[in-house]
Amino acid sequence: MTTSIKIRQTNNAVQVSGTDIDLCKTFTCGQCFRWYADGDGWTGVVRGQVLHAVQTDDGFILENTTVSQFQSIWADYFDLNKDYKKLIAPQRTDPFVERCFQYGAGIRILHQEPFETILTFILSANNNIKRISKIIEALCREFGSPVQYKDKILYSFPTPVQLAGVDADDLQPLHAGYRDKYVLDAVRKLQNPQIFNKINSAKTAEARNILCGIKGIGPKVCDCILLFAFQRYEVFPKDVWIKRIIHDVYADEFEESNLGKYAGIIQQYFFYYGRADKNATISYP
DNA sequence: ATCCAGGCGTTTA
DNA sequence: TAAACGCATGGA
Repeated sequence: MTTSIKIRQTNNAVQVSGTDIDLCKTFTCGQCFRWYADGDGWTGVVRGQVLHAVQTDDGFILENTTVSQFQSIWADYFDLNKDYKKLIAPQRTDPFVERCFQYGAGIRILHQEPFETILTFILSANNNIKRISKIIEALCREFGSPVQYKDKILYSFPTPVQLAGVDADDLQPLHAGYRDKYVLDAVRKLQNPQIFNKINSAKTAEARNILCGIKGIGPKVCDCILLFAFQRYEVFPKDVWIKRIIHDVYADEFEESNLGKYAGIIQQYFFYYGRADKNATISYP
């Protein structure tokens, strides 16, 4: 995938070819919560900018952007310069890994914004994906900035400054429940942008210490943040679905240390596969 | 009605 | 250090 990507400008859009990305899987696999099926494709707001993405046979069209912007931002956002098949090749000798890899072919780990990812995954704890999306949408509508695209008005994810003054009463309309106080603690501790630089330059263990100093961030939420916003592909977040797989498929004998530097990518294939049929009993091939 | 969701903080043993 | 428990909310 790495070398064969081609991009070209068409009006207010960029046509990308030579990538195996599957937009539907990528946007619905539980890593992000603000991309919506919309007409012929998907609409999202990223970095305060509305994007509309349409799947094609050998890639996708990204509307409302330019080639230079694509090269500087979106190629990295969609993680197009990695060959996942190659990166997890040693682990694909495991039949279950291979099965999940085949099933989730086309998933890419999005490189998301730190502040948004931190708040999002604080809100995700002991919650379900549909309701997480709902809460985040309310958060953006209440505190973000309106951005127009064609005939629609959408809302950017609020910045730390936009949330600086909020209190528990302000958050009540989100119906986030007991997570309100965690969000408030995170907002307060993330006012100084230096903390993002510190996490970025820290080793993963130290980055964990910093993030877990925020209320509402424990081991699992922390690992999602590290994987989805800080490009720590070696972490392997263990939520209820992953634990279920470790139990049902591997009989609780699972060597996480064998997953390699890109364990997080494998984790995402597992998650997508495990969640696909929520009532299915998963068994080892 | 009871259980569950991309778990965590606090208390108890 | 480990296990138990409560927690807001809404859909199944």
